Amino acid sequence: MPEDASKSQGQNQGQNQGSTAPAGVGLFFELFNEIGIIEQLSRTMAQSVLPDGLMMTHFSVLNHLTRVADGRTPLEIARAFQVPKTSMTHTLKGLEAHGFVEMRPNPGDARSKQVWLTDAGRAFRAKAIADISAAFAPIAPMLDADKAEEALPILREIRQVLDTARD
Amino acid sequence: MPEDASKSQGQNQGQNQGSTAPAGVGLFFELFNEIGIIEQLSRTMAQSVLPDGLMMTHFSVLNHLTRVADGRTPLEIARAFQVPKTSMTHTLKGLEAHGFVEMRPNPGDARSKQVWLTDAGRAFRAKAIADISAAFAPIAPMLDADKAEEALPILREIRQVLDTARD
DNA sequence: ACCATATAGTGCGACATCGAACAATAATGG
DNA sequence: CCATTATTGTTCGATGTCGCACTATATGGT
Repeated sequence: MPEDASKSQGQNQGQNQGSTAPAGVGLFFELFNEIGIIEQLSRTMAQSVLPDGLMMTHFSVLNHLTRVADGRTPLEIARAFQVPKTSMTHTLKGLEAHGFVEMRPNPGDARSKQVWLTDAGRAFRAKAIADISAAFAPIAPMLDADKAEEALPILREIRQVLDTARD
Repeated sequence: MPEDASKSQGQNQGQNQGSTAPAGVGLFFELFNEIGIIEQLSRTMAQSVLPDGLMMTHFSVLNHLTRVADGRTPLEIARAFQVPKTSMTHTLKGLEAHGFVEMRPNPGDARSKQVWLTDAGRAFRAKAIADISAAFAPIAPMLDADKAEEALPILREIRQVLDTARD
């Protein structure tokens, strides 16, 4: 859980005292704090416009299947989102219950399955994009697109490092 | 839930089609995706070295109380972390059960309380910082501190915009 | 003083998350 | 071929998150 660093951007002392911590740990503490708060706020904001019973996770999976490709396996999807496979099982069960995806056996591997979008799933995704965009519309003008563009590759790099370090 | 944008950094089409979405919505979709994954990975990594029954939230609150000041009210802490106050009630209950904080009545407002650190709480925080730092030590050299320093103020600004838009 | 409204914190219920253990199937190696 | 090990997906249980409703107290207007 992230804390509001703006309230405590003091001298930042005492974080490395008496340890062999590498330089920069405090910096990444702060960075992860900010990231955590933004994640929290953006997720809450987006979810508030999704219909009842639908999470951000559901939308994100539909979006992924649309943008990448149909027919992914549950494990592939779980890896794409960096969540445990049990969490993805749960999410997919919800999507299936809503009729937004269809689970088919995976030809070529009887252990596995494939996740296919339905027409209802595609329709829901389109509507969700519109709704979420509308929710962010009032604040989008306040956000500096150039800066966001600048931060994006940095974040990508950080993610990749964390990802590979996950073993 | 964030998806792995590295697997789908294509032409990003179809996000604004047929809507009045402002320019840049797609950009922020991507940004929030990356942020979500980083939050997920860093939280999981940090929690894995915390003792059983202790969450990242617990550590973060202790850290906040140490860095800002003792005697904050639960609501102040909830606001600092941008979480609902019910979540903070739960977290504080856990901290109190572990003997890491002490809840006292708030002189001057009988509705309110104050949260005070105990010696055990301070000791736990110190150990947690050492443990988390150690967990991140192997990957810290792979992270570019200059870039992180560059991204931090941008993220702060984004957070502030989201925060004020929350009403 | 009184009443309406706002605010602090909590109880509760619904539900998401995720680790552990498991069953089914695949892959590997002898 | 068989045995061992790895992998996919699920079930189950424990627990965190958070919206709703509620109580207690404060505050502001008349």
